[in-house]
Amino acid sequence: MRKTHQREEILAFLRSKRAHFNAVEIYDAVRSEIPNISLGTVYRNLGKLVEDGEIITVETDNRSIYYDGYVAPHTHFVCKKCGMIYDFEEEEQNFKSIKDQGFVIEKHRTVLYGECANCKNKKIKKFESV
Amino acid sequence: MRKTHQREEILAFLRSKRAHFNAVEIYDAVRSEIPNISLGTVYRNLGKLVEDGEIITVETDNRSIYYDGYVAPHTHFVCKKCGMIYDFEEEEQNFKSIKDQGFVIEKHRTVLYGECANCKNKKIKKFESV
DNA sequence: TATAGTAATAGGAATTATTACTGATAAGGA
DNA sequence: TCCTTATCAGTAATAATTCCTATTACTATA
Repeated sequence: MRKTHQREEILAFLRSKRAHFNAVEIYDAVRSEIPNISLGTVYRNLGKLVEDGEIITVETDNRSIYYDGYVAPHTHFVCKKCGMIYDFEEEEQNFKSIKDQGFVIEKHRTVLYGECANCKNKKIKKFESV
Repeated sequence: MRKTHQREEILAFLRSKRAHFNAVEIYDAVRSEIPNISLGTVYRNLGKLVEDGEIITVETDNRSIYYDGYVAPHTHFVCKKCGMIYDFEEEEQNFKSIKDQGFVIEKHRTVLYGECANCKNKKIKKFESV
């Protein structure tokens, strides 16, 4: 894989932000550095960077794919009380029975919904103080 | 929400199969019952059924949204080779360390990507036969 | 340095999934 | 049965992504 100016800029942009962007947002951002870059080039390079494991995709239900420069596998937990999103590291024992059945898991997208430890503790304290 | 023939058929179809379909596949299936149903109607009703919690969506990285009439919490596995989507039951040990930290998981959205057991076995057989 | 071969590029057209619009239809209550 | 209005079929529009082609940049070799 050749090192090209275009791909370098795309990767640099994604690594500089801890957030998720779709192809058009990345296109707009990179255009400030490379004004004549084309959207096709952005798509092609995003594809290659994903293939290469330099970035990851996040699929949502709003029709466009988001790209993330933070590649360490992680799980999101969304608290329904306070709305905070937590990141969690990989756990070795997850999906054990699926792996045991011969399925090879290369990546995963996991979002957990529930009540976070903070909110749960607050609730307990409230009861204690009554 | 009015009870319409179109929406009934869509829901009946999704509940009758333990598999995942995109809007066009559902359209084709329901047309055998209602030949002049339109694709727009299928999309509109799928959206309402999701809103209502009667069905769930499965977002994958292959550009179309899949719908599932099986709403009990479960994990999806998308095979990158054959494209098939598998269902897996809950595993008790999943996300153990998150639970141990006091987080209460009420529901989750999990999609695993990789190679399914079938495709993996096919590959092995091919090598053996040479 | 010149050159050939390879691989990447820009730009735009094509494709595909989904949504929006409009006049007609039918569900459900009075 | 009649009325109201959500829903429908059919079609057009939109948006995300991929494909195509002529052109350009890089790399290795002479």
